[in-house]
Amino acid sequence: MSGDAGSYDVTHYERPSVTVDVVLFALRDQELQVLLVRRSGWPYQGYWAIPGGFVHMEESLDEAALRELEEEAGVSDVYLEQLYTFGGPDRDPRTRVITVAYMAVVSADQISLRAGSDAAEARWWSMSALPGRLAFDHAEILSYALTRLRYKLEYTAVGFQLLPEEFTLPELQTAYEIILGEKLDKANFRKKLARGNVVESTGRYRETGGRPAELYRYREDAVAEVKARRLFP
Amino acid sequence: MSGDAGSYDVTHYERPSVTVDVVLFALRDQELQVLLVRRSGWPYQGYWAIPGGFVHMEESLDEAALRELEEEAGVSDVYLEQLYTFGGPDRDPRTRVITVAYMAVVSADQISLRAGSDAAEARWWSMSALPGRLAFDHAEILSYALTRLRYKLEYTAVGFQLLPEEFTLPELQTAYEIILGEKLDKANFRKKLARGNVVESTGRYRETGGRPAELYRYREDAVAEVKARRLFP
DNA sequence: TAAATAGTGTCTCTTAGACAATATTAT
DNA sequence: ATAATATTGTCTAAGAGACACTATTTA
Repeated sequence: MSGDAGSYDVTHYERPSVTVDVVLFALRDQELQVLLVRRSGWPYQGYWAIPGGFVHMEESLDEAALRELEEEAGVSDVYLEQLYTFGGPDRDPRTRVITVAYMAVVSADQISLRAGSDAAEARWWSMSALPGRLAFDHAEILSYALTRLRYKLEYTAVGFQLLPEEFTLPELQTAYEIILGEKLDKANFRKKLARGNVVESTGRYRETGGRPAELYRYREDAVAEVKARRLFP
Repeated sequence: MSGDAGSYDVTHYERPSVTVDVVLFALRDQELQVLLVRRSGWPYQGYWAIPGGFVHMEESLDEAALRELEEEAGVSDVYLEQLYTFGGPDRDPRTRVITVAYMAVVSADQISLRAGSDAAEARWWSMSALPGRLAFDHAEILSYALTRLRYKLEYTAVGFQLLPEEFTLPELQTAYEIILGEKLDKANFRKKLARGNVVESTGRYRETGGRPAELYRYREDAVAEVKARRLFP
């Protein structure tokens, strides 16, 4: 017992397995997409699942999640956040498996398409056209992740992670609209950004067919605040 | 691998231990207090710790947390919420221990003072006068729990859990002030409550020395929304 | 000039916060 | 009446949302 009287020999108890599962989001083809892998063996053979794997004995949970991202999706340097731990006794028919769910967010240009050294089949799915049934309780995890992403979008800078380093404000707004699933008002969107003081102009412009759009980057110290509460006050 | 190709025999891997640790908050003596237990053995012998224990193989994480609460504090029927999972490889010198941290909130009248059938010494500590050093990474967990409690207070009905079933609005306001550590404006506090539509009058009054205060209870369907976002819109 | 896209101004309504006023009890 | 406490009203400033306007480019 971690916080208990402590007269136990911790090696005596039967132990569950612990995994991390990582919901990886990206904006692709003007959609919010998620990376899933196809299971080749029992249970849920042929079903699509959130990528994940065992936590090794010498690594932290965050390290395990980053390692899985690297192995299965070939991505590094991502925004990563622990979501929730799912541990129902029957969620995996093989044995007791407790999984720590993570959410990761990348921009499309960070994705290296070698889909992972594991031979497992992996592909991106649009959040609006997912497979009918996912393996294990992964539909629940995915739903939880989407809720969290939308929520975070409102008061942190996580949205910037979905775009390349430089972006125009219309691009950023479109990204927000895709994730939130609703249209936003240009003027109000910009007012909010200005108040939060999270982006700065690069001085360059992108040609668009009409009036060129100014290119922005997010401010360095705003990045540090990504995890802080109420970035937009 | 929970979501992986699945050709692994999950019994082959060395497994960490999994515990739940439960931060139990209550309002006592006009203070926010937390229940801690004193460790009797190595490691951190004599140090105070957040109550917790192993997750059994046949119970869910929530069930494990509720069982610990019952065993170590004699409380049941509490507000319980999973916080975060701490899993650094060296957080326990005995072996790899991953702990799922929970927060629980009770009203003082729910506490049965038989402090737990475990012989371990347990007592309440004021959050403003904690022991200098806690066992393991429990100071971090406690700090995380306090942050979450304050945050939740602003947009859910978790505050009601700290009071008996019937309460006056000045009592409720005082509870909020104690937890947030700041004075609130009477009128604005009541406006917020009214907008949220979370309390209803019982028609009875409590004598106070001045004008009697009306007794309220929280509305049943508001209880169901405790976990929903933005109870106060 | 027209079309397309980017960017700004402004009005209204809601809300948060500060503060003042009124109400009801006991002594 | 006075003290103590509860409860309500109001003013102001800030913010959210809706909508219209202006600006700069290409064809």
